[in-house]
Amino acid sequence: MTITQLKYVLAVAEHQNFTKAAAKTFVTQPTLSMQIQKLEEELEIQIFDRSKKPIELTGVGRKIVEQAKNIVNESERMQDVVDQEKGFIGGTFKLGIIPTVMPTLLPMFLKNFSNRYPKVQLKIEELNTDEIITKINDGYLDAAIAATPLGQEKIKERPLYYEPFVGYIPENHRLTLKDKLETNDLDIEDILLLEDGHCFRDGIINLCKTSKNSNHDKFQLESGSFETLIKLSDEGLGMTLLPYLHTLDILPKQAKNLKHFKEPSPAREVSLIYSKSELKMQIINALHDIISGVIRGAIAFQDVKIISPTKK
Amino acid sequence: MTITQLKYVLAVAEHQNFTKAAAKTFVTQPTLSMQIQKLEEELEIQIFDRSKKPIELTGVGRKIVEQAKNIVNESERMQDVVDQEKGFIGGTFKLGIIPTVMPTLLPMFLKNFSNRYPKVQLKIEELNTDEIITKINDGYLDAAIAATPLGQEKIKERPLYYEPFVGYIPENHRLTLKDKLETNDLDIEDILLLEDGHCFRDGIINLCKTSKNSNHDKFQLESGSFETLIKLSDEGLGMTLLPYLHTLDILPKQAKNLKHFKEPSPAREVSLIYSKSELKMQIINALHDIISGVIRGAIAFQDVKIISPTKK
DNA sequence: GAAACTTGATAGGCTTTTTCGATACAAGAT
DNA sequence: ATCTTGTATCGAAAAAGCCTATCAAGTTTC
Repeated sequence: MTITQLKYVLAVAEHQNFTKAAAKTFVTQPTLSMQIQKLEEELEIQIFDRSKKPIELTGVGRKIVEQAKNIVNESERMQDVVDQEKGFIGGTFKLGIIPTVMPTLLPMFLKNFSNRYPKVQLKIEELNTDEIITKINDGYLDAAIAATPLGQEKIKERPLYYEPFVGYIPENHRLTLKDKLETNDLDIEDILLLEDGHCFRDGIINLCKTSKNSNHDKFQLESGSFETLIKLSDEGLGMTLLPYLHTLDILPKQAKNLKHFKEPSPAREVSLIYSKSELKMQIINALHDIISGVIRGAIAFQDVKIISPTKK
Repeated sequence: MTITQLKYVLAVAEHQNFTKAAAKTFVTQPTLSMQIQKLEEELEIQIFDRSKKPIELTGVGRKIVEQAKNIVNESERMQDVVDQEKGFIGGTFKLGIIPTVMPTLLPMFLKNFSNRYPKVQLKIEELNTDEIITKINDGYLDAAIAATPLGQEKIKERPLYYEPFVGYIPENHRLTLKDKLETNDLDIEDILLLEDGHCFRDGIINLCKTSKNSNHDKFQLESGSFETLIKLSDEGLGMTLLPYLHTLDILPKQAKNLKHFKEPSPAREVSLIYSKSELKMQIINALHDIISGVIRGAIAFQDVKIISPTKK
């Protein structure tokens, strides 16, 4: 049994297709076929069920793939050990970011990070929370930025900052005359939220639930971007809630509709999350440092509403 | 990087000698030299410091060896996965047993186990507790039987039975006339114990400490076997304590000097212990089942003084 | 202090393994 | 029936792994 063979198995298991897996692993398909057959012979057990149309894992196959992931993970960590020793920070790194954080946070740290760690090739993908959890667990992502806590067994969370919510109250709304919002003012029937799967919505729902204990079934409208949400709100369809950083580049004529919460303001925790296997920790640490740094900078420059956990 | 190379590294690290490591891994010394050089080239780092007289690991070398152990362990677990699937219980298995348990417990289960699991080649070694801990941690032993709790971070303990202590009170001893012993009767100055390193002694010391809070510095005598201990005791050098199972095959003329404790009798916990990496769990489970079984049998047949944890 | 011994590195050659390209084969889809 | 899609097989070439023999450097022995 070789590490190479295990990587081949993982590739085939992932793509459910020898030919595609071969392309991904930069070998020819016959090579894959033979090596996997050899492994199956050595273990004296079938890993794949080739009779199924898209090729499938057998029962043991699934367990073998799990174990193969462990072995390959551990073997990749060998390079980490060496890199750490040399103080070398580099290689490719896949980072997932949830949609409601991506446009505000990414511009703040990306250039900074690339300059500081030019040998790291960051590959960033916008993914929602569910996708992120899945892809961290099967090793596709090295880390991600998401709203926490997630309560995931295999995932570690390192808070980056606490971002307060700001109300967007259209004209002629029942709350228009209030100076500051309070959690108790919120009525789930009256708030426009983002579509399902966006963790931002989950955050709000919890907020409303704890304040008024209403049920989820009666949301009036859902949408995919805050711009749309604001426009719908302007149309008189209800108020909405925006994460603080999103309110910084809003149109002036809309900015007047923003209404902050009384302290303590409801907020979401945004964290850097990664698998407990702790691969590529040097890069994860580097990311955390850079992002914490720019967030602290942004806080000083803009406002004190965002709380950096490292500032406590 | 291959698993084979990592095994070579581990062998050299263990023996601090290429030639010996080569013999252990069943290859020639040049093969080892070359493969390790190849790995060092690939990682671009020195693993061994060949200038030192007995060859030594470099700083990173130690970390690399640690990681190599992880990888090799995980890779060996692949066979476990397959074996488990097939219901196959076999292979070689190294079991350590502490000296004060070996002669009484081993005969009780060994034949039984070999018959039930003929494909397992048990290699049993008598080792004291310290040696066992070390050798479980570096993977030399697959499991061991020892007095617990050990409080070891990386070791799991699964209790097999609770063995009460029985006093051996020679003639004309101050306790000769007592019918049953009590913990408070024990005086550390007056008890013959086994030599240092035997966990049995640790057990007793704790016993005495809790009962009378005496210090350790004044033991009068120490020795290596219970037979010797009994003879010394007969010579009037003090009482001694024996684990219950050892009292079953004592000479008749000495058996009259045995004195049991009042319930609850002080006892030692004897456990099957193994690394948290949980390699070869099928065999460990099999061992636990067999030993628990014979212990339950022995209890029913002989006495109720031994408590089986699985009986609770 | 020279010869013998230890012990790891190196060289050359043989064997096995891995890989590739070409091709055969099987099963659905058209 | 033919085409398409996808895996297995074959033979040759390349690569890797291992062995024997030998070298080199440091130690020990007498």
